[in-house]
Amino acid sequence: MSIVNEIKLLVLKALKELYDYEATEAELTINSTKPEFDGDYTLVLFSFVKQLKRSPEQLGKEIGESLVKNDPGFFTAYNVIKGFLNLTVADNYWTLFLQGNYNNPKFGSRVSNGRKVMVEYSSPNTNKPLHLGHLRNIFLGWSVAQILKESGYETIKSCIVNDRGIHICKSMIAWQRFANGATPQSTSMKGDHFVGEYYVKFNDEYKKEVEELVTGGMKKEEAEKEAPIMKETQQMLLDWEAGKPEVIDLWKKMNSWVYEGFDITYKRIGADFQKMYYESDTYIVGKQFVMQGLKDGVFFKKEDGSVWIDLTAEGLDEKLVLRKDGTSVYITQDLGLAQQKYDEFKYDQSLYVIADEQNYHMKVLQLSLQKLGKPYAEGIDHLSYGMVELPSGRMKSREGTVVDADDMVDEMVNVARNKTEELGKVKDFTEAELKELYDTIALGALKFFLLRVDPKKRMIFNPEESIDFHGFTGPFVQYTHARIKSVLRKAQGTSFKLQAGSLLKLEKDLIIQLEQYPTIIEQAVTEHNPSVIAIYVFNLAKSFNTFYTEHSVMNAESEEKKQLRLQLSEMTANVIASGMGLLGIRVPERM
RNA sequence: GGCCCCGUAGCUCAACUGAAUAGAGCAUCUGACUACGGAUCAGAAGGUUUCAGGUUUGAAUCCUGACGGGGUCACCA
Repeated sequence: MSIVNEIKLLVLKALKELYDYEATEAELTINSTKPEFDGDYTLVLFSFVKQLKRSPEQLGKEIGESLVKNDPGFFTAYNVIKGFLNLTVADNYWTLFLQGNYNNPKFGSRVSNGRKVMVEYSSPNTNKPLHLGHLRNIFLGWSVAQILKESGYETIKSCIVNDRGIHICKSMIAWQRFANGATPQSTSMKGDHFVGEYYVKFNDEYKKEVEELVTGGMKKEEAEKEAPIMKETQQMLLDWEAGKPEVIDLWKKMNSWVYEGFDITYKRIGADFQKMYYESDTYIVGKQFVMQGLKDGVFFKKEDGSVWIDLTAEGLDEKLVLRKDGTSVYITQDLGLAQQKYDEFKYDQSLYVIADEQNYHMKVLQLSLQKLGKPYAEGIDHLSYGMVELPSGRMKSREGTVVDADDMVDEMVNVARNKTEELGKVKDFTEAELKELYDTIALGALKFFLLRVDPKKRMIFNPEESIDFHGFTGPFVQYTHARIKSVLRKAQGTSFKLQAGSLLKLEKDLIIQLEQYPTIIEQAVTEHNPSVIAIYVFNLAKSFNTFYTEHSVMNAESEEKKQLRLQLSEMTANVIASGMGLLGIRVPERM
């Protein structure tokens, strides 16, 4: 149990004894005491003033008095300022806490709770490489899954690959027209980048053809439909649906190139999945699903043959779920996929990591499933995150302003290498060790940068200013870890058994922060929000650095202090490593 | 236009979900390596929380309105 909860229970007891007042935990507000006041934790008194008909000062005095008297081993002092009761917790409590947890690398993690949650993330299209927006999605999804896992959930990471549709045919057509049989191998390009180039070529050609038609006197909207390359593409989509062998072969070939490319990127950035779904499969399941819904009378058919769901009663519109020609739309496959996921995994909760531009779509999906009476609809939860934008606005692939994921990682690795060489602290590392270190630092910087912001908010990335290694960053936290490890290496062989009597302010501040780690993880779980962990870990590292410059560990004033500070150092290193681990970030022993 | 989200230091972000004098990082300025790792630390400066009302002992936070930005309302995915 966290200390805040312990304090709450003691306060409840005191309220009962003093005033015969039965309060609930929710009524109590316990905050960390502001640094300018004495105390560790603060009870806000205003909410009781009315019920108990006493002034805040009087309440504070009576409750404070009672708490210190009843539990002198727990609270050692109190003071009341305005409506705030500041409580000081015994040093002994904190040192015991430290003693009991300092060498537990699993501090903060929980045992299984028997609940199963699916996390769907990444979900790329197979016509172009991953970009910075995908990285936010991937890091978020992976991290949230990891946080849930460490908190006792069974997690299944899944990915839906958008491998069919008109956009895929576009790069296929462009390849047929312009490639002359070129392959990733023949051009020594990464497969996803190779295919992405043909997607760009398609758009260039399409634009050219539309312009030509417009110059020839055609209206723009008409030209957009009539451009020969677009007509060809639409025909290809029909051929694909009909299963025409040449088209299917080309489709398989080009997708396999893309997958090879994705695999390299996923591996490099540490993304993994237990289950892959492909839209080319799920769209069929989706159609069957819709037919069933039609039979059950939840969906209805219009005269032209298209199938709809009526969500007007729920405050939304009528929504198309199947085209008049019987082909599926976006929502069709998502309906089928939800069913498929549940059939296979019987999840309690199904989390979709998808950008907030699809909020409406996800609402429709959940409502539709509820209307169909699917019990698993309640477990569906949209982890809606804001888009990554450039200072100039949204990234536009057509305008070539997307920040490519692989380029981004490469660039960060370069910065990491330059900085490391400049500092020259790891000259004895082997090539392999150096390479690993650069990856650790580069990905640490990138992941931290994308995860430190509240997922719900959109964020701005300025490519001109490369990601910093100072201040509120991954490398700052990694550096703190490496520095602690350096001290601990010097202390190897000493036992950390002794207890220290009293605590200095900076020592106590650190322990208090360490004690909060499990509470922070809980918050991250309920909010599906890794940023609270990033912020916490940064603050912890900062507190350690402050402590470290002020007080010597190895040359402490006494043997007791040395032992205490070694424990403090070890636990800080453990919690940093653990917290960063929840973000998918490794921490080096040296850097 | 309907619905949804957002507006906090020059910039990028916090604020424990309504509490004390709104906090960090970057950038700017000043200091600290003969002390366990300077990718560090200490300090300065920087704010009418877009604006106007309201609720409350207390509002960046809740309500109403205005202004500004974004998203979405496709037989695209």
